[in-house]
Amino acid sequence: MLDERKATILRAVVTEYIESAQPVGSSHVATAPEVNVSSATVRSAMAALEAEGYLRQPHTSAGRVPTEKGYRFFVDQLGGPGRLGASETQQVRSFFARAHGEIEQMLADTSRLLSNLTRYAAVVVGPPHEVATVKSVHLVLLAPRVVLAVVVLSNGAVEKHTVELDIDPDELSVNAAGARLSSMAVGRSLADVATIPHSGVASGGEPPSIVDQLVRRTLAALGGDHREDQVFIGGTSEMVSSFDAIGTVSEILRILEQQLLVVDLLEDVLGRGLSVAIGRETGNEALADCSLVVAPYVVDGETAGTIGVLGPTRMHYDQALSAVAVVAHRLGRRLSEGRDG
Amino acid sequence: MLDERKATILRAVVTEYIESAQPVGSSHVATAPEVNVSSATVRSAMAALEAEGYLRQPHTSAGRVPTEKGYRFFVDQLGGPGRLGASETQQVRSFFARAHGEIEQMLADTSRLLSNLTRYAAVVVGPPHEVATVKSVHLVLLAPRVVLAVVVLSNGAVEKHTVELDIDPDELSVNAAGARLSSMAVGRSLADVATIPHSGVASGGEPPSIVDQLVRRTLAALGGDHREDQVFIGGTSEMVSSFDAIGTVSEILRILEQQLLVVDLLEDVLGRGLSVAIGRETGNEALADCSLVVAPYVVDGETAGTIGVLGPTRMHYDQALSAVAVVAHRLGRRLSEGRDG
DNA sequence: TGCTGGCACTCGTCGCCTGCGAGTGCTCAT
DNA sequence: ATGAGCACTCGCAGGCGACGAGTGCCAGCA
Repeated sequence: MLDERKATILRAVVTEYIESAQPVGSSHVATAPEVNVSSATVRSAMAALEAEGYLRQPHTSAGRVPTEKGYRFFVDQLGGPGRLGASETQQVRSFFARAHGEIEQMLADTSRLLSNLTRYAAVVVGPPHEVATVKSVHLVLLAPRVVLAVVVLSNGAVEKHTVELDIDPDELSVNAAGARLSSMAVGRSLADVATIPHSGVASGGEPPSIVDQLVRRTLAALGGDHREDQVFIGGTSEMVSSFDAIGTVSEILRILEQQLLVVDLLEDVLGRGLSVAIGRETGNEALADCSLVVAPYVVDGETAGTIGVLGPTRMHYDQALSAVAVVAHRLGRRLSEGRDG
Repeated sequence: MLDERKATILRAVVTEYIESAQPVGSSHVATAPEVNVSSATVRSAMAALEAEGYLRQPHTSAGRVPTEKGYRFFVDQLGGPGRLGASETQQVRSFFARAHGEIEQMLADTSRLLSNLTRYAAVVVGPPHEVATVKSVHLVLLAPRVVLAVVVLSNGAVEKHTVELDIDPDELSVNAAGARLSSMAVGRSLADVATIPHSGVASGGEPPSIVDQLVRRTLAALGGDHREDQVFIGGTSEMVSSFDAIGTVSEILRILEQQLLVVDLLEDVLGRGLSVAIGRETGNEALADCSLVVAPYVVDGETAGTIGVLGPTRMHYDQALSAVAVVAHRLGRRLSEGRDG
């Protein structure tokens, strides 16, 4: 496709543009150490690259700027993620050494770490609750006719669902229903539990007792969506500085505020087998000026969640790739059962 | 302090500047219906207002712009919050009619509502856990040496704390410790529970048993901070459009990312008896171009939390004040025991 | 054949100037 | 005290020219 010289020149243009945010001219490229030809040669190569869609000129007599195709080539030929700098490695290491406590807190802190490392916005999607196994179920009578179902999962997450009833149960019924639910659910995954038919739980042909109703309603509540609040976004203030139009920033923030959309975005990119989505490749018109670097993390051999970094298309791809890769790796290790992360 | 004419003129300047974001000139003010004097008279009044610190001129031959003192006067003479528009009232009403489910979800949605109403960033601080009473305590053995303490509070909130141990407890000890903690904590407030001395819980002079250790460590964990994750911020993308410098936006976002700081900010403003903090009155240099409208909400007769709106100093104060007041009122009612909100 | 130096050309940016107009302060008549 | 009039200030938009960065093309050279 591209001969070695053109590739080198394209690389140089992209690198320089990422640094300077200014259109880069042929003479500037010619001074780069890895380019050993004159500016005239560079010019003709750049003209060819423009014809092939890798570069474009904001206007005549300006330098060239990479297109999405240009960035795509640059990222592809980058190969795997590079190594992280020493101080960054240290930062990650000490973070995971210090990390402790609740899983949500830790994921939130991870998003902060990732944004500190990259200076872009970071997204951390927590493990879906469906796959975790239930450790215990408790029912608590909160108010007349209102019961709170608290489910503790094996990964330390806690789900709760309010269950509203037609009748006012007594303590004993609540405890009995809790015990029954425990025996039904403990050890199984939430997804499994959700498949238990709500109607078939009556103990016999008798009219449904208070306990039956409690059990049924709780199961229905557990079957609801488990995706809420599983996204942690950090470092938006960092990313903002990469743009110059307020309108762009506002649109990007609007996207990030829709957490479900963000989850879908990451999973869609990952589903297409990409680890980097550039501009419109993200699948979202509002992110035309952004790139997204994503990676899954693996807990106990299973893909548990996704982390990612959102920055401008002129992003430091190598740094972002390494940071995301390293953090995903360490996070997965830290969340795996053997707490040796 | 200010005679009626000057007050009217100041009002007109502030109102107009809030609308247009442009320095406003004497002739423009003179055309306002509530001002019945010539532009020359307006000029002399404006000169006086500038001398007294209510207005300032960006440069000679430009119109006047309100100072913080000017906004302050404007807000003070506004009296109480006005009435909300019909469509906004409807929006609030239908929101609280629809609202249901977990308290966190509801507070998050409330912050979204408030930002939709005002087009500024909205902050909702949840009720502190310390004052809620404990409904139940459960201990769950998560992994060897790791126990999760789950506390259900009367307002439907659930706290969890991981407790790490030196030894590996068996099921029975965990249950026994859970029972003991329940009998100690249920019905009391979390603040109360935190005051129980950790050392004095041993049942006798014997060496501390596994159960003792569990109880002690759990109590210690419960005594930790309860402030995490109790802040919900929405609508940052809306607010961004009010500013024109990326740097300003970035600084404001940086503030909003520090959730504890935001809580302190709101409570500090409220503590000074204000419902509006203008520019530096917020106590934060980075918010010099912002104003903060806050209100507490009352649940069951007790001040439970705070909500607020953050926008530019040239904010639509009357709308923001009414929106915050109405939402605070409805939110408090909705969270009060009798679920008739 | 392919690279390079040279050259003419384009065109955006910057500095300068100028005219305009918005807005002011002051004064004087009412 | 008020308002009409007037001189003055000064930011801003528009026009102009110099500058220079960058380009494309061509001819000559390895």
